[in-house]
Amino acid sequence: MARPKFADRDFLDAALAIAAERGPLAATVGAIAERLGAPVGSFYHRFPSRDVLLGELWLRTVLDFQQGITAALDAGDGLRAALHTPQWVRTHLDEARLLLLYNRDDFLQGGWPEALRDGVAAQTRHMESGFSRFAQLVFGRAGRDEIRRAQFLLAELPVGAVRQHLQRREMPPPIVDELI
Amino acid sequence: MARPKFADRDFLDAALAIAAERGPLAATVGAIAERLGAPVGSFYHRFPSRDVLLGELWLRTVLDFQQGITAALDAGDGLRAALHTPQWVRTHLDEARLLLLYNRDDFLQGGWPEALRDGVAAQTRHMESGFSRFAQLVFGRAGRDEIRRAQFLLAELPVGAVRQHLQRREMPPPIVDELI
DNA sequence: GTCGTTGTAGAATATATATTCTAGAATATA
DNA sequence: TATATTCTAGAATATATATTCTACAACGAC
Repeated sequence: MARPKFADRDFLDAALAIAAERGPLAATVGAIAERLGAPVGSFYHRFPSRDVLLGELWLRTVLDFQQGITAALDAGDGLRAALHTPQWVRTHLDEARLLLLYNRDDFLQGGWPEALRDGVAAQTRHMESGFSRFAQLVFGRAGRDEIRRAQFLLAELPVGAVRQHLQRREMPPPIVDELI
Repeated sequence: MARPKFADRDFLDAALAIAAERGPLAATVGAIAERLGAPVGSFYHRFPSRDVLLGELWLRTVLDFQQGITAALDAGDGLRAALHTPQWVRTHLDEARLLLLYNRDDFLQGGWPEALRDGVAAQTRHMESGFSRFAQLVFGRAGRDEIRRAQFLLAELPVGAVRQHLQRREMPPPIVDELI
């Protein structure tokens, strides 16, 4: 086989950098290839479509992000789970912009590629079971309202606190942790 | 003059409906005109560009939204200000999707049209002074941290609580108010 | 009624972008 | 070394979309 100059990962990284800088819309196939100094042919040699690339990028990112949260939940530490968001954001500014500033469904031109559907669904389920465990732990039961409450405390609230800083491309200041 | 069949407002409304349904990206000039049964020529007779239309739509929407919040703040009622978000969302689902699910800067292809810059800046300032007043009222002073705290309570937290429902195109349930 | 103005109407144009296609180079394996 | 395979390379193609242009219709002022 010919000597590979570009790996899948290179394209994903280039797309991430562009998306973080100028939004996912700017992550066109041309822009990604150019940033890498690669021809577009090489892009399509690795990814069947732009949507698949963006989808994989999103999945890879969300998995990394949520790993910390579920780890804290497994340890029964709700506060650490909630504070994971600002901390992860600080060390992953680009990824955080992608994940928290844009909607999953809206930077894909088409729908989700078939191949990634399962991964997304599994991811969603995983997170939900985490909330459920937390609700059981803190509220003593895991009915619909308790789960909703857990989700609010562990996910929505921290993300809300962090969003404006991401929009300004700044690192969330310490007060954010305090707010949470 | 010729009999006008379409008003500025018709185009704005059509764009809103499409953006709420399929995202701002789908609000193309062609789609807007088609939905209205208008020729694209009529569109450009009224708006110098698509960006201006979307910008005006955003401004009109944000002004309507924030009016309720600032009114409550003027009355010194912080809780009402915070609860305004879910309430407004319930009566303005389409507008809320546009406003709370997308970033100001990212559905405009270019930057903000010159003509709207001032409006946006004024809007931002207005909101900030509201937070400042609230901080003074509740925390006794309006330093940087207090203002940040006010912003968190009055804006970020309610929006966070409401977002997932908007993504699913559902009305926020009563528990959201309770969470807030 | 004629004329100028304001709109409608939609074809024409320009551009951006995803995707496909063709050619050729490098490498592993036989 | 011959050959199939895996890539690079970038031109060609198709399509979507914003914007401009030209033609015409309705209405008010004169």
